[in-house]
Amino acid sequence: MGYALPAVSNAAKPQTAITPTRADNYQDWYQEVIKAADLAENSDVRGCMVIKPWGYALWENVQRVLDGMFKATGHVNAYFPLFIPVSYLEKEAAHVEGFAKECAVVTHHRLEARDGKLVPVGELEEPLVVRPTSETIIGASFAKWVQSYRDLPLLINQWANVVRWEMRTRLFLRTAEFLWQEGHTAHATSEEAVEETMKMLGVYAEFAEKWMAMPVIQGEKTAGERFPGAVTTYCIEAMMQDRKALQAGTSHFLGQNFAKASDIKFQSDKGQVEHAWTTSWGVSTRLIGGMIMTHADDDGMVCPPRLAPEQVVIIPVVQKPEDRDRVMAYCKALEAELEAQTFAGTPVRVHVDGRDMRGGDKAWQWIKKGAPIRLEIGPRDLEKDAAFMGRRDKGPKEKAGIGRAELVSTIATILQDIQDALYNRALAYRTQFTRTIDTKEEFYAFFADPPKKKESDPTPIHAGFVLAHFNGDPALEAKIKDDLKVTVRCIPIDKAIGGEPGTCPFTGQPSKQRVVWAKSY
RNA sequence: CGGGGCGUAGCGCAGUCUGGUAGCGCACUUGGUUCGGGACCAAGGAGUCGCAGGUUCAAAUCCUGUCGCCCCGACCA
Repeated sequence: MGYALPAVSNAAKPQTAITPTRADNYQDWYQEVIKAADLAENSDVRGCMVIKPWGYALWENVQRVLDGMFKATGHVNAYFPLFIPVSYLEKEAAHVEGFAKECAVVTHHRLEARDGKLVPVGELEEPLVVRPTSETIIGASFAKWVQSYRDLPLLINQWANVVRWEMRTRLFLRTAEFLWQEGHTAHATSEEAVEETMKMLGVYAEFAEKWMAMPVIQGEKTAGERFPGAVTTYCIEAMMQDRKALQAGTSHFLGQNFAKASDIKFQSDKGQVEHAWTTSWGVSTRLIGGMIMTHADDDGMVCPPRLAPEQVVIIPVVQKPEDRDRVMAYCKALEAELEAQTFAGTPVRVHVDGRDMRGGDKAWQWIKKGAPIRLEIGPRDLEKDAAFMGRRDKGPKEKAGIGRAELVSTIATILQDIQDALYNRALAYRTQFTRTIDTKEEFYAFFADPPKKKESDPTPIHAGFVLAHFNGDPALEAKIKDDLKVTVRCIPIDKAIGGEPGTCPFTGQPSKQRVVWAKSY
């Protein structure tokens, strides 16, 4: 990796592994972190990304932990088709409206060579849509599976890829194809379905905070932001380092809308035939984008220890060839000792980087990849039975010696300490840029962008979150979106955030509680 | 799809206005010197200048078209 300085260099500025920095150009910084950390790259297919091993390993850890949480709450996995008959999608009016514009459609089933080119032939009688989400195709199965109240609740999850033909894409945050999980459940009563919706929202919030070290606000979406076809949509919202909000997960109470569309009916214990009540909920590879924008810094990625593909990287420092074998042997032995330790329910993930390269280069590669702990071990450490440790939550030069015995016995504590430090830093950041505002003037002033000199200048860092009262009028929300590109991210569930009833600063009308306003991804 | 920016060696870029036959930094290879660490010296390999046409004795450079990427907007997990 090169460290060529930009054309306009600033001598006072410390050298960083990533250029531009977050402050210089946030969007470019984001792309550069992904590249420098080897997380993903753009593919030749427009809008689609290649997730590289380091990025995919993060996703695998997300999957493993979430899957465990889903199982623990009584869900089971299944798999449904990638292709959805167009007629299925047509069944729910709002759903059609929401997704029709971004569907990839399969119309043919064969290719023929003509003039050296392959052309599609064999037109399908009914076109198939590549799933943008699976409510309708899963609903068709549910309709067959459910006859009696004894068949309920039905608690299903699937891990899958989906396609949404987006106009504009960004690695991890919005790609034409992405990986996700979608939970789909059916219940006998509205209450039970609502309870499920909230339970899974809670699972997402817990995962985000405990595992990703990403503080989130749980809340309900306004009508304008609701999932197409849902009765209510709940979400977790996180603040990124450009202070924009990222919707990191959603949980929908679908009422009987999809049950009616897909004919999911059951006979109740009183002998009545009723439509079931359904929910759906999902998180996607967007979470990786959230992790990057929450924790990464001007030296690259910072992986939260609990999800890091490698939690400890051991870098043997060998100056003389004759030292090589014993240093490597020591590193291997330490690796085995550390791997015998447990952190967050799994053996500590340790990697010995024995590549024949300069130690400094190796160290910087792992800094850019965001490995939580680096251990640099040379002949002198062997004599002291110790290692030189660098923590990714601290500066690259802040390294300190630590005895082997202490290191091994406290490794889990250290990893958790880094995990906590990342969470606390992110929470402090969110707190610092969250304001409670009670007048329209202050609200508009807060969100006003400084003027750009040129069209091509980078977008300035945004203002942050505002907690303000709101009368709930969709037209008012639309007006504010128009004026400032600011929307209601959610109506927070937590009373400590939502506060007491008050007055809407835009209309003077009564407001039940404060809502979270921000610019968003 | 509209506005702006940009495609030149693996990466980052200069050269384009004012056509003259391609360069810099990092990375890579080799040799040497260093050695608790994003080293130094020397030599070297690597580019049909996004693609396709056109103008010209001559095109990275001018003209036309086209593809792709990034930013801003509309739309969205």
